[in-house]
Amino acid sequence: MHSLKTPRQRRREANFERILDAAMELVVTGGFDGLSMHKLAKKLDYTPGALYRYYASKDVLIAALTTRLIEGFGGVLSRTGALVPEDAFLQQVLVALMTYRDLAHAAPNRFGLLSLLLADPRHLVPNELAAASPRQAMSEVLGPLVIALRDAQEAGLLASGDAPESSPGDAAERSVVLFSAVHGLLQLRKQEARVPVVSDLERLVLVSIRSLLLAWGADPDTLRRDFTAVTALGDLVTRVGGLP
Amino acid sequence: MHSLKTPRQRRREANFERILDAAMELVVTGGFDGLSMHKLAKKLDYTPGALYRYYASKDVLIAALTTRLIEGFGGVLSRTGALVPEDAFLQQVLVALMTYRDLAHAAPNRFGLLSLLLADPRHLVPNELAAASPRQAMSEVLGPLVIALRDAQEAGLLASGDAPESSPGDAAERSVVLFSAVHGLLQLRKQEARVPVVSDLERLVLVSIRSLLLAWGADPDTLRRDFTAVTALGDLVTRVGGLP
Amino acid sequence: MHSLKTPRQRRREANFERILDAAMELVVTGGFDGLSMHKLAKKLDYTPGALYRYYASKDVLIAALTTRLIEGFGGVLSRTGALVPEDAFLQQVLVALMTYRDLAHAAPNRFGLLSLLLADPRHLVPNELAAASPRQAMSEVLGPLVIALRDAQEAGLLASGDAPESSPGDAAERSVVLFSAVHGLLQLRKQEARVPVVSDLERLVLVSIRSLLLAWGADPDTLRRDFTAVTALGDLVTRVGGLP
Amino acid sequence: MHSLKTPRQRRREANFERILDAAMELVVTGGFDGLSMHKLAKKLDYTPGALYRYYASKDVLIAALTTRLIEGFGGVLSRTGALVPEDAFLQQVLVALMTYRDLAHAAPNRFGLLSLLLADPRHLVPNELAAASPRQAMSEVLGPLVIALRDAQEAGLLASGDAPESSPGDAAERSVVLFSAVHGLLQLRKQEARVPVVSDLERLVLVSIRSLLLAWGADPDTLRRDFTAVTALGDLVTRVGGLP
DNA sequence: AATGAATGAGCATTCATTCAT
DNA sequence: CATGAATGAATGCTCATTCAT
Repeated sequence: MHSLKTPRQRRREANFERILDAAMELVVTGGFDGLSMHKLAKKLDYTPGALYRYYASKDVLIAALTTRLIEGFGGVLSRTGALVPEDAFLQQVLVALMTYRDLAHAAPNRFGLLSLLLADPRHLVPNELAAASPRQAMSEVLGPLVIALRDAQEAGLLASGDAPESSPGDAAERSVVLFSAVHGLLQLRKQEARVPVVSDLERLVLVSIRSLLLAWGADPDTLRRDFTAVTALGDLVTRVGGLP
Repeated sequence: MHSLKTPRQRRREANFERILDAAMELVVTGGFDGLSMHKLAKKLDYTPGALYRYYASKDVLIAALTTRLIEGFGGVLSRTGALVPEDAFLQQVLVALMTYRDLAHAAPNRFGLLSLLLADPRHLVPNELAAASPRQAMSEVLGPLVIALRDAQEAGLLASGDAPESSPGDAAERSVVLFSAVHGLLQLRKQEARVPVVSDLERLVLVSIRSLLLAWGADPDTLRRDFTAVTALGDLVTRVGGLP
Repeated sequence: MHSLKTPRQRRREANFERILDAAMELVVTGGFDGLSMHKLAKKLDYTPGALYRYYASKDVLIAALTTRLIEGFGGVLSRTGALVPEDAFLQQVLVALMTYRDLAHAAPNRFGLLSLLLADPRHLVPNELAAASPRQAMSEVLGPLVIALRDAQEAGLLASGDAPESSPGDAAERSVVLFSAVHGLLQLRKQEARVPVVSDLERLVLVSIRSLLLAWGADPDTLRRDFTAVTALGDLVTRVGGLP
Repeated sequence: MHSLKTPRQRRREANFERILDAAMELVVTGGFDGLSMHKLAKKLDYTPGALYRYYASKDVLIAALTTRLIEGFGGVLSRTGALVPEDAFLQQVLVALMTYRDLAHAAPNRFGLLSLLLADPRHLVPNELAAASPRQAMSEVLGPLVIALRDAQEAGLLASGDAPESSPGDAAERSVVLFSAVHGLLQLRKQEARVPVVSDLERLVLVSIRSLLLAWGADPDTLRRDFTAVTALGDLVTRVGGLP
């Protein structure tokens, strides 16, 4: 019985990645319209036709691109989660949210892609794949936050949201509220230079998170301590080695 | 002395609008890349060249498109503001935020365009106009909310944010936090059908707003009463006659 | 019996000229491709259609343009001819040739047009008018030179060219030789900056003329004196008031 | 070890030429505005896009066109130079000039292109290439003439031009004068049918050359003999196998 | 596994021209 | 006399994709 992957297969898989790398670069530098099969081929010293051995169409390639993007973000989230004690539940919540912030900083274009993916997947993946990607994105990206919130609630660090019409019934909903608040703010980053009112986005993210957690019953002193602990870690994405 | 506008001029102006309408439809259905002068012309039973009698370039057309969009939203905001007493400051805050929600409902595509405009204006208006539009958008759309927040603070209905690192220093910043929270949530609307976790976006918007205002020192009872008053008005956009 | 031209007619004729003026300006600034009916109309605060009341087509307009151009040159030639005594035949020859040189200097674009007209009238006047214009051009522009040469020959200032295969049989041919030599040189003017060998075009024109006239039997001393007399006049075109 | 050029490469190169041929034809028949990528494609039974695999832009194509043209002329000049003894310097001068004449005869359109290239390179090569092409043209086309003139001067067959203000200081300037005289005349060829005065252009070219060389001190008898020798060769371009 | 040639449709834009008003 | 609306064809160029080799 020989190796599971022949050298040929390994080479092939490496090419899949190489192509994705180059495609990502194109998107990052030239915006989304900057990604064309011709330019991609030229960048790879390929012929346009050759790409079609790997990805049956541009749509398929883009789908792979977004999948990889989301998995990259998911990977970072799971690694930053390990930076604070597993049982420091509020810190886990904060770490997840700060990771979003730092990702938006470290890889604005890829973060923008995530926005686009969430906001209007049609642009990216026109056909039936459109459904799968964002769902995967949401669960991959929100998953750690949901778990941390649930743990925090069960440990009594947050109120349980017993008044159904005025508070999120469960951790999943709270995770959406938190993520949306952060994400909504981070989307304004590009305006920062232009719109003076958006003076200090980083701080507003902190304000937003703190306000929501306080409103949900977090103890002010504990929260302050946890914030200090997490912000002391600095840029979380850098700390775990950055994005692949 | 005859009418100020000749029939010709009226027809011409109507055409300006007709073109904008069709362009909006194209953007809405086909994403932003779906807007091409050729397709637009065909949709209008025109020749491509004919469009250039109305808009000197695609850029100019897109600028007109976004201007119109923003002005439409601004107009609705000022009309919904008149639905509650001028001196009911917290209600004014709530009305502005609910108007965003209802606009996202009533005109999801145009709301999506606003997202895009805020997120990445390059796509829309490549040249020097790019700077003007989003700034205008922000001030037109956030203006009423900023005023209401300031009034509420000065009336003592909200804390003044004295702890600088934990709360927004002024109404402008708070308006950004609130708007972003709502906007971040509303952007997920399209996922609603697909992503089960986003079960009840409308409610999450309310939760988000309530949580933030409570965290900023709003009196729970007053707030509840004001919420009741505003939600009793139903769909605000419909109530003021909808979008033009 | 009333005036031969009604005010209407006068206005109309003035417009013919206004249009030609503007067209000439366009050609002069933007090269030949810079002349379009739309741009011309805009320059004149007209609508494109309005131009067609005056010139039935772009071709007709261009024909009028070249006619006017040639007449302008012809006018200048007849005025510069008056700067030296009518019976100083060699000076008359020199004046005609220097006038070409100065026209190329004063109105390089219009001179270039003349080149184009002589070289390839198809560009300018596609249809049956093509034949008429260059013929007119030649006789209008060469006429004075032919006459001066004939007078000089008859006065014995130049040899009569008795050896038919080695010298021009008549003044007409010699005029073509002289004009072509000057014109061929002046066409290189635009290269002057780029092609170092074409260092001093003005001087080469003088060399060319002097050499030919000497070869045709002009007395060196007389010729030198006449050259001095004519060059002492300075820029001939300016001297007679420039081009209209 | 197989052939240096695969069949594919050969086919590709042939296509490069085919395209240039067709382009030349278009320019020749329709003037310079007659050359459009669409028309060119149609003529070649291609799609417009296909052309861009060979020439990256219209400018590049035109540059190739002019380069080829100039090189063709240069090649002919070097071959006709070999028709007379290397040390018969005046004959070398005459051969170069007669070659111009015969080229204008054999390939009037390509010669016209050269005119255009010298007169106004903007039309042909808009960008930075504009500088290179005409310079190359001048040196490639004038080079042999300059050399022959210098040799003739050094051998005492022509005066050295000691009177600076009345004669060309060096061979380079004399070559420009001679070439311009011939070129200016040949440009009138198209008028020959229409303008009766231009009766016998071929003869005028000879007259022009002879007059200038005589004025520059050539011995009449030697010159006559050399003329006879060169004209006895007949059409020089045909003799060396014509243009490629 | 990859190349190289080509397609066909599309892009934004400009043009000369027509014609009802 | 002139406008203003529109046509229809053309411009240079890019694209995703196919397919024989």
